Amino acid sequence: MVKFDPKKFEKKWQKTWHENDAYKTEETSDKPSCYVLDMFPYPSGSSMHVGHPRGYVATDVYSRFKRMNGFNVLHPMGWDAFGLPAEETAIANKEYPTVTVERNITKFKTQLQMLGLSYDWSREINTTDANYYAHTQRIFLQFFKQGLAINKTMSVNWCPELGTVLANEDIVNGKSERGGFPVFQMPMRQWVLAITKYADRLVEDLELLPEWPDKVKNAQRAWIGKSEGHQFAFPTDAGVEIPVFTTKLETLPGVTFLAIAPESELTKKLLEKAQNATAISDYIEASRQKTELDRQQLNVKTGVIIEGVNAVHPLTGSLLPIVVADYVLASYGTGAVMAVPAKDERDADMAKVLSLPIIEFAEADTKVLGEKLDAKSEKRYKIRDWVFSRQRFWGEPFPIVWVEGKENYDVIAQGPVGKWLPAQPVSYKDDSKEYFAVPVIPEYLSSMQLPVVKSYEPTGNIEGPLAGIPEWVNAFVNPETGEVANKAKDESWIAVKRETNTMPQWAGSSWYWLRFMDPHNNAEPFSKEAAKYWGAVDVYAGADHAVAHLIYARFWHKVMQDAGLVDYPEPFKRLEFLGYILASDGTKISKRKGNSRSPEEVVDEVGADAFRLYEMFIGPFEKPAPWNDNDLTGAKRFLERVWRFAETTIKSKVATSSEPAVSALQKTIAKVEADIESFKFNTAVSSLMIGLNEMQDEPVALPELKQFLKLLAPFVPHMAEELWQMTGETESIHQGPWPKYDASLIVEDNFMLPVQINGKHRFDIAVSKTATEDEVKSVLDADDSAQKYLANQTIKKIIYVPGRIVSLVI
RNA sequence: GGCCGAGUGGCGGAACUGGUAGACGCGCACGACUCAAAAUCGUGUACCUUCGGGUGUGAGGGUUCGAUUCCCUCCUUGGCCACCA
Repeated sequence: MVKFDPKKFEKKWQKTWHENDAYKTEETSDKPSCYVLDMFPYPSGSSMHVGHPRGYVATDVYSRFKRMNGFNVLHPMGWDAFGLPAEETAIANKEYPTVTVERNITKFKTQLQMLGLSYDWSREINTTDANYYAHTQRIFLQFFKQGLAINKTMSVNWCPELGTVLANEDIVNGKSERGGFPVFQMPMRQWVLAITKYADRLVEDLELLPEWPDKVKNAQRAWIGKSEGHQFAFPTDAGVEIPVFTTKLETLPGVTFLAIAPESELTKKLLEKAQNATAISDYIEASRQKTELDRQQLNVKTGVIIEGVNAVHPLTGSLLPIVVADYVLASYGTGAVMAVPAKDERDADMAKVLSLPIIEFAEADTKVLGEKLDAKSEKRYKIRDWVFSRQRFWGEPFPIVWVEGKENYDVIAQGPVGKWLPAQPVSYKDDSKEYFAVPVIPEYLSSMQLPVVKSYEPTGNIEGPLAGIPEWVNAFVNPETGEVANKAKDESWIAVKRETNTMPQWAGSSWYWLRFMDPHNNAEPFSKEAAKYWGAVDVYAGADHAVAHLIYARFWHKVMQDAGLVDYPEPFKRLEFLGYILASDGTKISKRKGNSRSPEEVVDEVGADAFRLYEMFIGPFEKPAPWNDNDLTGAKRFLERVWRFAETTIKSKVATSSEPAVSALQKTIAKVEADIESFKFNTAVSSLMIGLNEMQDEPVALPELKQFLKLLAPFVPHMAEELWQMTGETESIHQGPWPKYDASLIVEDNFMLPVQINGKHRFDIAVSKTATEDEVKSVLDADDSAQKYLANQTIKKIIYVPGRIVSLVI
């Protein structure tokens, strides 16, 4: 007997698989395709803890299972390494971001490989690699060309601590998602992606995703927040009109005042006419100083009435006060609301604070009002256009340079750059000059690579750190060719300034699944053929990113679809969210608390296979589960039993397995394959244990043992391979095929039909699963325990479900 | 406040479209092996019991021959979103 010693064979098989390219995805294949994708990690911290591998092991089990079932499986891994997490770590370590990123990737990769995960490492990608982000820049050019990437001044979330603006999706509970810093509303000029133009499609196409959890679809609908209503304007006695948007036009008779956002342009206009301009200015300034958190969480409404200006009620002609109040959002609707305090709680709060009237009223007819007021039906969305620029160093540079003057822009437009220009030029005015955004076309993107700089820390101004580097900022464009260079090669070249903001972390992850399909393509982000062959990701597993990443990725996919790069509307067919592994005390694993062990330690103690098996057995995949060292030992103990069973079986040279053994095996096949398919790994493992329990004391021949090993292979690939070779096989067990389930081999011995009397289970009787009701009755008549209950009783009713139950009412 | 989800032994959890609640594992107890311990193997393990049986899936009610599963009310708890007019 050879002792079960995973250290002896786990490293060996990892090496062999690596040398044989065992998990390299076939480029062309007759097999059906299956794309199994993990949400790729950002290597910000220094290493993984014991909770991280859960998702990676699950997708590995699934991928191995699919490969054995004859699929050409794409199962890649890469690194989402641009953006705040990596940059903040680098700043904290006082080192260059590339150094941090490289070290963390190495560490992470070693830890993943230690687990025997079957990634095709030849497809590894890194979003900070110039070979990758050149394609992110190319895809941005598609947005630009289609008029979806625009540069505009709007009220945005400014985070002074991080020195950058943030998208709404980056704000959690009024603070920055990264670091939990305060965030302020400020009007600033920013790059914005027009996701609102896709809002309807993003809602409608959720119908195409039956394999997405409803809660994600609901969360996305809520985030997009489509509402339909009417827009019309209130006249004022100051000659300025105040446009409002309402979803309840019928409440117009109840309007007692108008409320406008402090940041709104309208407020500035009205300020000039106000008698209490100072008070209003003070209020605007006070609002500006408030953080998002304060605005949201202080439930006390504040506002100032504009004195000397009144709105006119369109139905009654009565004069309505106008209030500047920061409960009104500048960035939604018109930045002004008609307040109906009798119907709306927020308006009521405001009315009480300022002692404004609250009137009861009869609702009016929407249709009549709509015609009378010339109120147009409008759709509005909670989702904002995506603020896409960051005033940070560690991100993709925009493939954009700025040229001064329309004349110059027109000259450039004559050349090859012309076909990348949007119908509406992107421009801004600064003093008396006007600047135009000019794309750097794909052929010359190498001139837009992130430079190596002395200092990359955030500067806190809206130009970002790149603005301090003249060699980055100052450039020339050749209008004939579109080439961009730091020196003009002749007089025809036009001076330009490179864009100094960078893209957010979300950029690289908004299309990476497509790059995995064709990772070495230099000419384009990915080929149409590759995208067509693989199609949408079959299973996408990872943490719950219900709104941000999954909305951005769907948006980019649709834009790429419209650009003709992909020909299907949704990127991810099926989503599987992962529950976190908690520390043994039920709290979150945290490095600071030191309440968890390292994967290295666990692998060293019980081996990678036992670790994998334990993480699959720990509980339902989507639910959080606390780590338990005893249960880990249980997983190891099971593998030791499998090992002994296999050795005994090989030695025994039994010619034919017993009927119960064959039957047990068949049941296990059916259960394991159904459970893996539906990501119920915990019950799959449990059925493997049951299978072993039922087989280990029976005579088992080699073919049945080998089938059982195949069922184990996705979970414990090293041990399954080792035992497989011990049976005399020379090819890898992971090539399959998966055992074929044969229902006819299952024997149901001693089926006992449960008998219920008046709803209570009393005893069982031996009848066949297919017995007729009369047969059941005659068995009952002869059965002693039955007679105990039934003697001298009349059976009023009998319900018989063959193979299930018989229920008697007496 | 809104939208989801969850509450089952000492613990993690299982239970198909309503059909034997507690699979599987851990822990615990006893036994075998051992000088002894560990490891391993075997047996038992929801609770109460006068040994007939009774009670049990957060609480209370309902539908049903039958409810962890469906419906109503409530309690506890987790997640996500929260001034969007």
